Amino acid sequence: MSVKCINCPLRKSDLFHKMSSETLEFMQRFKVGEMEVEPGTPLLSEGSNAPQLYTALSGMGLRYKLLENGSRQVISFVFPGDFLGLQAGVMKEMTHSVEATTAMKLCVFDRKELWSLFRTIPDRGFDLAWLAATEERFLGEALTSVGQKSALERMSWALARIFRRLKATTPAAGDLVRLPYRQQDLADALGLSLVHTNKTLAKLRERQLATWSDGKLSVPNLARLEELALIENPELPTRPLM
Amino acid sequence: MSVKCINCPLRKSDLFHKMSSETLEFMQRFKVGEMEVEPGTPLLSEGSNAPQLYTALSGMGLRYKLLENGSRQVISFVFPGDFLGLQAGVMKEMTHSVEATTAMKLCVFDRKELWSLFRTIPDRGFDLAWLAATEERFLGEALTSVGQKSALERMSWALARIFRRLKATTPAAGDLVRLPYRQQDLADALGLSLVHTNKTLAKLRERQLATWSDGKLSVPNLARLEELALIENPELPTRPLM
DNA sequence: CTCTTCCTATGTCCTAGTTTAATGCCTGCT
DNA sequence: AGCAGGCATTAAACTAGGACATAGGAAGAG
Repeated sequence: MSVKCINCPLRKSDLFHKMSSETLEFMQRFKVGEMEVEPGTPLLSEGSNAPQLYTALSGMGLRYKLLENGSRQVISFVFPGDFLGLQAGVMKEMTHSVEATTAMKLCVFDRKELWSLFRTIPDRGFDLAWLAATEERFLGEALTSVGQKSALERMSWALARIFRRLKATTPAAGDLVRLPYRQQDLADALGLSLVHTNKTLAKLRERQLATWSDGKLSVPNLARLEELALIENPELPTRPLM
Repeated sequence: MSVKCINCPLRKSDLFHKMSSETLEFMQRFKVGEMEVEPGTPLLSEGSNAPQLYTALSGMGLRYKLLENGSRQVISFVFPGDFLGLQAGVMKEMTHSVEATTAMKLCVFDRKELWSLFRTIPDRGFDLAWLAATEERFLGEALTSVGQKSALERMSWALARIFRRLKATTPAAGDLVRLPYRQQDLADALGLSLVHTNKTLAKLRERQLATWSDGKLSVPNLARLEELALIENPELPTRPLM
């Protein structure tokens, strides 16, 4: 049975600051359905122009870009609540690919119909702007981390960001969260080699700042980790009421 | 005398794909005025929440983030036609700073009033989405360059991108464009040291792919430069008519 | 149970890129 | 003219991080 947008726990979370019921009812109308995918399923691919947009309901994935030389840049990690495929709806094509790393449940919207939402409820242009600003903020931070920080600082940054984000959408868990990524994924996200990623994780472990093992991340002292990561503004951005 | 939006050559350029006169007339109403600034003037700063938004009419600048350890990441270069300060309008505060590197002429809009534009002309949510997607595309590409490419590839990438962008808004110039940046700015954009930036520029010069000197960039063979830069999609995104 | 495959772990060596520092070249100031 | 400050350039010494090699554990296949 399909979840109604108005009841969707994701959109009620602090992160999205309780979207107006007006918007939620409207989204409901254009919801095409739900979709479950296996781990490893490609959801969107660079250069494509899929007619559908998704929001992640559960499970995780990653966004990445491939280069001709074979290397891969992981752009960001995908968590429940994330919106996928907006690019394809606006530009001719996606500029990165998205892939599930666990089984995922997705909410599917028809792109063309969704545009009419933004036409019909003008205020919703604000939701779009917020989404954009959030994305820009994150990418700017990632760029700064990869461009200016040491391996240890970068790794701390990534783990701290992932940890906070997961705790915001996954209610349970103490200082331990489940993380369906390989060290290679982390390496590709941070611009490090797999080997060096491993060594850096070892360093964090022996300093007791973060432990990554068996698809589980444990952060006993988030504040210290964020300090090491040179994170100036640790709180996640939440959508204001405008 | 203040330029009317409807006559603004920037918004008529291919890059922005001739915005509708409807939008332009509307923007005109909320234009507060124009502003000229000296080289070196800070326009927006990280953490601030200025009540005004700008579009660059002429001149250039750069967006950057500072870290506690003193290093600086240049996020992007600002050229005529760019929109500045959207973040502050949506989130509580700017996550990067913007500074003029030449004398600049700016068009000033009141943030609150501009929002009402998006409320009143619903379709304009699309402009916003396009702006966002363009930004996301660029930042993703920058991240991929800094994360995965060699110094020579990164430098080629930056110069090729800058060159194309400038030729799109600056009508004149053959294979030569004016570039008011220091090598340190390039270094901070690409995550390289100043010295290595200089060496890399020398390499490009001796290969006759690009010459940077005295605030002028010359690219005799853009296609070869873009090939070296591993750029898969050289054309700049232009706003579709939706 | 063994073979295989995928991932994590660690050590050694080496290169791309950093740091520091010295030199020279403009441009503006007095 | 003479000096000062900002920027480009080059060289030399150093180091963070990469490449390669190798090994170990977990999980599935037969």
